[in-house]
Order: sequence, then structure tokens, then C-alpha cells
Amino acid sequence: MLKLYNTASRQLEPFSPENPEKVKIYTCGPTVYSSPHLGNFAAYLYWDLLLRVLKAEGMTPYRVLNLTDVGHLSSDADSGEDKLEKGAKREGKTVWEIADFYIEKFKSDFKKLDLLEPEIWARATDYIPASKSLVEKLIDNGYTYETSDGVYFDTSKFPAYADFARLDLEHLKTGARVAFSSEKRNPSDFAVWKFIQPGESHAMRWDFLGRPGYPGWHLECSAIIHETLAEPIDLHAGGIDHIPVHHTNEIAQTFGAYQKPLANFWLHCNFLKINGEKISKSLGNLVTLDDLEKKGFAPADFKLWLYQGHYRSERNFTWNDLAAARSRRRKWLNAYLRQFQQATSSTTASEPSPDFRATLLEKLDDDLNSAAAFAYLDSSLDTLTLADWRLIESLFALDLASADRDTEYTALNQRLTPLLETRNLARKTKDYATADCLRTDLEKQGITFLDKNNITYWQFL
RNA sequence: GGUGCUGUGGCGGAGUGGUUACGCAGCGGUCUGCAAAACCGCGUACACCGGUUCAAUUCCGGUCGGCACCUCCA
Repeated sequence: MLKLYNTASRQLEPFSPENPEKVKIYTCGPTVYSSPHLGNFAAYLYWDLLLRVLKAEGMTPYRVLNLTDVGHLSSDADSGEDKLEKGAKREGKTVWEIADFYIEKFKSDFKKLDLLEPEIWARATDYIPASKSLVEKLIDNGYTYETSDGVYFDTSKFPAYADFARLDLEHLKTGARVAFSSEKRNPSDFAVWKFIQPGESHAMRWDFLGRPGYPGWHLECSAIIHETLAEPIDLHAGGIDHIPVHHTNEIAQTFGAYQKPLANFWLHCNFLKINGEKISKSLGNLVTLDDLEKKGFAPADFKLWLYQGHYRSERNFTWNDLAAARSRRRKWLNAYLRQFQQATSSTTASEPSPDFRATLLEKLDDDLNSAAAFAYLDSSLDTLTLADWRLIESLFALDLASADRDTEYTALNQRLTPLLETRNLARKTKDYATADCLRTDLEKQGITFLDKNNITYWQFL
């Protein structure tokens, strides 16, 4: 039985969706104004593992992933620039071009990492009517008040506001927020709709309440969920940073509008650091998927590195550790290739070994403990069948035993088998010059021979 | 100030009240014509101080350290 750590209760709980045939999942997506970095992808990789474990457990996830293409202020100060506007200025494009460009970038990286596509990609700007209707509901239900710069949610009207994040509202630092809007009744109040002031340039604007404006940042998630999944959903996932503000506000506004809880289960992943520092633009330490590939790492190397740890633990990314993960992955790949080469002549089971499957899933069922699953995998390396490897691939998608790869390996096998036989014949006749020459040539292509128990395999260096 | 996380062998990283994962790197060995990132073996780690206990890295208290969020960053 799958158990997950529910942020709402701060406890490990059995995950039992209302309808296993359609497990309603919402995962917070990116703001599309620049290239995503490894830290961003960590979240999607963790949730991908979650989806795959759900599937292995016989459930059918139905997942919505939002794309925040509405600009929002990059800081709370009045001088703060809208992120998309900033990106547009930087690249000499319109905000819409910026959004389109980075959505495509995100989706192509998503594909490179072999992540399961969400059932719905939800662009915030496609849900403006839903957003407006949510604000109207909030106004009708008396949860809001208007200031000169927007419509605000009055958090004092939602007594449970502090519960989810266990906030101490009395002691919350206010600072910038108060300066930003002295008209706010409570420091924790937040805008559900923002007005565009005369003279303010904001390319994305919609008429609402008799004037131009745009939705508050937290609004889209509640609106999209209401429109696409209907609350309460089975599971809502996001980064740990979203607990105190974003998810807290989502819960408040959804309850205010629809008088229903937003989600039954909340999952939060911890952050990635790089060389011991937080990932941030100002520190200039962003690493993208492209950087990884430039240094000769496969996207799957990063996945393996990430899954060696736990989603709730803070991880520190270093190139050294990534190289270690790559070594481990190559070892697995070669173990698979040995099975693959041996299996061409022998029959293989079509189903994974029940024991292996059960034990592997048992580890993952324990709050997605992929590190423990990997340790078990390593200790079983020699006994894994092709079907076992397909199970591993279906759970972790490490680009080891996919159908595409198998086609490649079959072709390689056809090309290499004659060379391998020639070499072994040369060895038999003690023509070591020929034998070594063949091996050296192949090693230039990153392939070598492994002689094990009188069988010779080819494998990657 | 508030909230939360965290301190495990050279590095990474699970986990557990007593048999002490796993990976990378290292060392030794085996196999081999020679090799090999193939196999075997080795390292006896859990910040510090108290407490509970027959027994604590694991529970409790404290100390010290690290980190994150509260700044529209996953």
C-alpha cells in the first residue's frame, strides 16, 4: 500500500484516491519567462516518479500542470518589474512571444527527461474567464475588499488561514508587503485581482470590474483546478516554498469561493542547492539541461542522481556527484546489456519476477523511497531479467531498457557479434595481435569486450 | 522575529532500539594470453553533552553547527 507524507497532517498516510481510475492530481508548474534550471526540474522529476508508482499500483493518474504565462511582479516593491515584461524587454519580444517560446522550451526539456505528459497543460491565460468567475464568487461571498490597486482577499474572514502552514500570523514579518500596499487590512491579505494603473504599461490586460487588470498570482491554480478537476482533488503537489504563501492562499480562496477543501493530499518536495548554495539568478549559478548535455551528461544521469536521494530532503548538486551517478547508471546499463545479449538465444519471462517487483514497490510505497529501491536494485543486479528491467524502466525512465534503446542495441548486437566472434577465434589461435587490435578499435567507439565465465559480451565503456 | 528542515564513513545517501543499506572513489584479490568501470573482499560512520534502557546512531532534553521559506524561486 502506497504511503505518502501529507503536508496537511504532517504525517505519513496511506494514499487512497476517491477514484483510482482517475486520480485527480495538480502539480504547480513554471512561470514561463526564462529557461528552466535543474532545480525547477527536480520537482517535475519527483512527481513523475509519483505518477509512475501510482500506475504500477494499478491507478490511473489524471494530472493537470499549469503554465504561468501571466506576468507577475518580480518583487513586492513598487519598482518591481513584471517577470514576463522584463523577459520581453530583455529579448526584444512581446510578452506573448516570450511565453510561447519558453513554453516550448519547457515542453522540449520535459520530453528530453522522458517525463509523462500531463493530461492537461493549463496555460493561465486560457483560464481568465474561470479566474474572473472565481473572483466574482469571492466578492459575492464577502471575502474580499477593494483597494486602489486591486481586489484583496481578507484573510481574517477565513479562520483556518494559518492552519495549513502553521503560520504565526502575529509574528510574520511584514516589511515590504505593508509598504507595498498600506491599504491592506492584514499583512497576510493577498491580491486576487490587480488593477492596472493609468500610465502603467502591462501588455497582458483584461477588462474586469470596469477597468483593466490581471489576475493575482495565486488565483490561477484555484481557477484551473475548479475548471479542470473539481475540488477536492486527490493530490496537490509543489515545492516546499509554496507552503506558507501560495498553497495557503490557494486553499483560502478556493474555500472562499466554493466552500470546499481544495485537496485531500499535499506533497511538497525540498529544494536543490548547487555547490552548497541556493540556486538563484543573482548568484549566477543556474544550471540548465543544456549545460548538462554540453558537459557530456545524459538527462537520465541527472534523474538517477536525483532519485538517489529523497524528495523531501534538501539535495546539493555537484558535478562530481553527477559523475558518480553516471558511473552507476553505466554499470546498470551494462548489466542490462549482458541480459540483453544473453536473452537473444534463451527464452525470457514476459512478467517481472514477483519477488523483485514486490520488494521494489515496497520501497517506493514507503513515501517514494527511491534511494532504498536503488540499493535493492543494485544488490539484485546479477539476477534481473529483461522483464525486471522493463519494470525498472517503467518506474524510473532512466533510458536503459526502452523500446527505442532495444532497437539500437539489436542493431549494435548485429554489428558487433561477428567482430566478437572473430576476436575470440583469434584468441583461441593465440593471435593476440589481431584480438587486441579489434578491441582497441572498438574502444575508440566507446565499446569494449567483457569476458565473463567463458562468455564474451560487448558493453559500453 | 516566525515556521520548518537538517548534522551518518573520502564523497553522496537510505535506514534502524541490539544483526550496522547502497552507490561513487580508494585499497587488496579473483578471473584473464594481457586487460577491463566483470566478480569477490576490505573501510567498522552516525555533531557534542546529558537522560531513559539490559542495549541508542536510532527515543527524550539540552548545546553547538548548517540550511530553507516568510522577498510572486520548484
